[in-house]
Amino acid sequence: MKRINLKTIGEMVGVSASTVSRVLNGKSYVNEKTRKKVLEAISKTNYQPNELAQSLKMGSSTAICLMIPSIQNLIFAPICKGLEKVARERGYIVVLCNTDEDEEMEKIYIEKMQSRWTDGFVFACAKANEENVRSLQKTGVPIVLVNRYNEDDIDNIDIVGVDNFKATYDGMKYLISRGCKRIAFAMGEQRLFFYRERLRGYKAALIDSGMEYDESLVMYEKKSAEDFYHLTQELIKRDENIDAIFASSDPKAIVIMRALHDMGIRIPEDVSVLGFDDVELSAILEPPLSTVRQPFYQFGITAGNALINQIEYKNANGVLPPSKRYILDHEIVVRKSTK
Amino acid sequence: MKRINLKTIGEMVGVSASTVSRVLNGKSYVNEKTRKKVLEAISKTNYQPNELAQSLKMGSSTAICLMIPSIQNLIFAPICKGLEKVARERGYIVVLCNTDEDEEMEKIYIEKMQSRWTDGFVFACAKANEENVRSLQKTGVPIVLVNRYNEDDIDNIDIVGVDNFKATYDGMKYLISRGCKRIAFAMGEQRLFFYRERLRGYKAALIDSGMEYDESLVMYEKKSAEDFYHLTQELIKRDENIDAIFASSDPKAIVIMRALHDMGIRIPEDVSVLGFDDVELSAILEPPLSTVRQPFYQFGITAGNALINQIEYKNANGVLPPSKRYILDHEIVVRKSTK
DNA sequence: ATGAAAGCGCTAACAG
DNA sequence: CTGTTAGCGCTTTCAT
Repeated sequence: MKRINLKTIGEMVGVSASTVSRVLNGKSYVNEKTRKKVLEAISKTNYQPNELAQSLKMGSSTAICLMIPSIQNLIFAPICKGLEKVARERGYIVVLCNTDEDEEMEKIYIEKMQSRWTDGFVFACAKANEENVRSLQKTGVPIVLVNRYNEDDIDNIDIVGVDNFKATYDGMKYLISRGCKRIAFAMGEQRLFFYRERLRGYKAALIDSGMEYDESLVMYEKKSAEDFYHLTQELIKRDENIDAIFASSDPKAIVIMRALHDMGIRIPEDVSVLGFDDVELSAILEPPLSTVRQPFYQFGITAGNALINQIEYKNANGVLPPSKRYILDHEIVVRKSTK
Repeated sequence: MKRINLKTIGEMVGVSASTVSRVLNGKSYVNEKTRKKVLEAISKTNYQPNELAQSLKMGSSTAICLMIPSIQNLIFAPICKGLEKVARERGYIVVLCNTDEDEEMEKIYIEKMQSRWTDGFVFACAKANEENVRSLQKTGVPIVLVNRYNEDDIDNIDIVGVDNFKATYDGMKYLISRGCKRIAFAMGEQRLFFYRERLRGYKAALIDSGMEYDESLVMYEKKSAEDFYHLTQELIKRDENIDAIFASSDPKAIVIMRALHDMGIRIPEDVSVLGFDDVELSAILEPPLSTVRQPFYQFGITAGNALINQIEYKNANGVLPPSKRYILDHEIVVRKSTK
């Protein structure tokens, strides 16, 4: 089966390949008559330009890369969906790379994608380790960091997320407004900046409300969210005045609810549980989980637009635009797990 | 920043680009000394061949496309993860395309991917409509269908899934063995072959067990899984002898459990609920859902290998290999929602 | 064992 | 307004 290309089309109409190219990308005037004939031939043959050849010629592939720990992680699916939507609308495809929190794999993937002239990268870094991003950044390729980023990134690279400090602060204020007096906190991995911010928000809200910060009320994750099963039960046995637990992520909240349930403790009558994320399944838990919502789908949309804006700016001006930060609004979603 | 390519490397060592190419893909003998020098230059410069150029030359892109309704659908995340794993291991990248159950978008995506010389496609067809696949198939590109396929595909195209008839049959046998006498069935969209198969399995098991098939016990989805909230409540009010509901998918089971819960009906004491899928969240429901498990991650692995096998066979022989079917084992996962 | 040259399909500078 | 030409980076004959 002979492949059909610019030249084929040209021959059908009796013009050169360049003329056909010209009508296709319309940057140059072409005689209206030949233009019509060319268009006709194109639609008759169902011709589609070869994007590989275009990419090679233009030095850019109209492909972007989404580099995340795992698509099975519930927060990344909507991010991916949003990213893919704007990519599609703006003419890009998205290549999905799961790193499994392995920096080495991340590095290998980066190199692979570079050798395909990938136009830009959206990252949620493996192990929150940004070495790979740092060296990639030196090559001048557009990058945006989503959800996972550090303090030092904020002025150097595009980031998208919520204000984790403020969001947690607001969550605490809500709990306090509902009469909670002794609020525990389930803390996530310290290496993740956003968790440190959330802990900071927890403390600040306590102090601003004239309550004291009690170190013994914060539970620390050791290996996985499952840790909170025992941590919660031990905490509750040790301190029976606890009337609320604020989990720094929804998966933790789920484990905590199970731990409470298995002890015969009622939610929210005895203890309120507040989550953070609002992943897809939060609403279908029993009871439905109240949580601080992050707009993940919107993260994806925003990251995609930010990235493609960078790409187009770079194509036009030869250099990257100044970095921007995109802090989206969080929202307290009140369901049934809090009083 | 000057780009570094075969010629650059060649100049460093004093050989031509073709020689460098030869050492890289090792299909031809190169003098051991020059070979060493070339390898040295390559590692010193960290040179990576341009895959775009390779693709253009070779007529194949080492990229495969995953075309699914939505990555947010819990069954597709593990499929995607598995596919991506084998793709990576075998040297391919995966481009993710969400069709949103829109055949038109699917078609546009297919054309876009074809213009990039995508080496193969794995499909879960939008609206289970296989027209697009059919015409794509005519181009001779490798395709595998995962989860969603029709009877007519089975001998014409690679498919991966479970034996839906048998899986449902086994689920019913399990329910019956636990003493359930009056088992309702929550049926999914009829246009999906696998749902029709599941309904068939439901009937067959009933009859083989000497129980009668009562049309009034099967609930049909109208618009979404949410329909089953009312359907379940109406059914239970109408027929109080129902002691089990077999949902043809986990999302339906979740809605059904909520409907039951809200009526004050105990699970599994009053009514057992059995799901189908075993999506990630089934285990964390309250009570944890018993379900017929489909090995989705394994679907992804299998589909990836099947597709790449096709691609490699085609590269070697110029034609597609005969189609295969991959029917993986299901498993009854007993948790707490059944007696 | 290696270099020269052609060509994958496209775009853009240069002529005319 | 349009054709010719060169070149993106690579692989692969065809010579030598």
